[in-house]
Amino acid sequence: MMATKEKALLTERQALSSSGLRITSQRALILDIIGRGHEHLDADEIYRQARKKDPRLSLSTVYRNLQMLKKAGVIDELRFGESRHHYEIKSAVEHHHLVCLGCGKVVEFKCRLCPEMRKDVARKEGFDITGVEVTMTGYCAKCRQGRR
Amino acid sequence: MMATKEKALLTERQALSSSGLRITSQRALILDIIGRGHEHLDADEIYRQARKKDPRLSLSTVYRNLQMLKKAGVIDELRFGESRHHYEIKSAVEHHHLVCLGCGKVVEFKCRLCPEMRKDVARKEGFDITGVEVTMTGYCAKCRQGRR
DNA sequence: ATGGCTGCAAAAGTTTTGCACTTCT
DNA sequence: AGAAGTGCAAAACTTTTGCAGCCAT
Repeated sequence: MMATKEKALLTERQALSSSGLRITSQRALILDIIGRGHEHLDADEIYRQARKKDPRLSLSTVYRNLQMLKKAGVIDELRFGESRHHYEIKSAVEHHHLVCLGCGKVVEFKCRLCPEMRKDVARKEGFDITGVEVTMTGYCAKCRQGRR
Repeated sequence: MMATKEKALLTERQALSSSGLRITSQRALILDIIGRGHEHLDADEIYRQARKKDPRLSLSTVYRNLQMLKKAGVIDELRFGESRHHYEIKSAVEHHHLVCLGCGKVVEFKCRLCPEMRKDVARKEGFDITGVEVTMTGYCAKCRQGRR
């Protein structure tokens, strides 16, 4: 059986090849870094990690690729109330984000009630809804203790 | 009976006086502009509108006041997936935002299911949740027609 | 009077762009 | 070959900050 990470990587690469974008070493590297784990990195973090493997990589290339990969539907751009954007591989499963205000950890969660909520709003407001984004903030179990 | 707008204005001013912040003409002006309608203006729009009444007002004063009013709990800062922040008077009633991708219109809606959703996530993830933000995007009735 | 607030100018942080050169297909 | 992508440097855009003087309390 194939390991999850390999499978995920394969999917990313497939998405990349079928996106019409050329596969350059820089682009593959950037995508691999975004795909590793669920770290929700920002552009500069991706840049710094990528430079370890390719020291000649430029920050503009990172930004340009983030834009293109986003437009191609390979990655999603997230905002957690900071000034910077964060990125993740586009997931087949809709999920949302919970940010710990203590340690900055970001947890993904699935939202059982969202489909109904979406229908509710569409009907009430007469909108054709294309996206639902839920961001919760709070304190994780660990950080909660310190605040007592 | 008092008109809604006047009532709202009164509430804003009350919030301002009880916030410990001084009431300067600039601050009052900025707050009035944010409070007018439900326009969800960004800093620069607030600045431009305010300058019509007070041409000497500086952009830094706008930014500084937005920070202070936010910290004082008088206004809320919103992000609609753009680079700029938008602002609204803090409302007693929790509500969320629906942004039209066609015309940019922002509609506020109340979320019947959010309290339950919040409890769900808190229990499942072990978080103490302090904030829930839902942003939906789509096309309003008017803009939907043009896309057919 | 005095500490908070303002305007101005300069800086900081993030993201975008122009251009010449390189690489993928 | 030709289009797409890259690196570098410069610019753009939003937001923050230092400082000297001003004003609300």
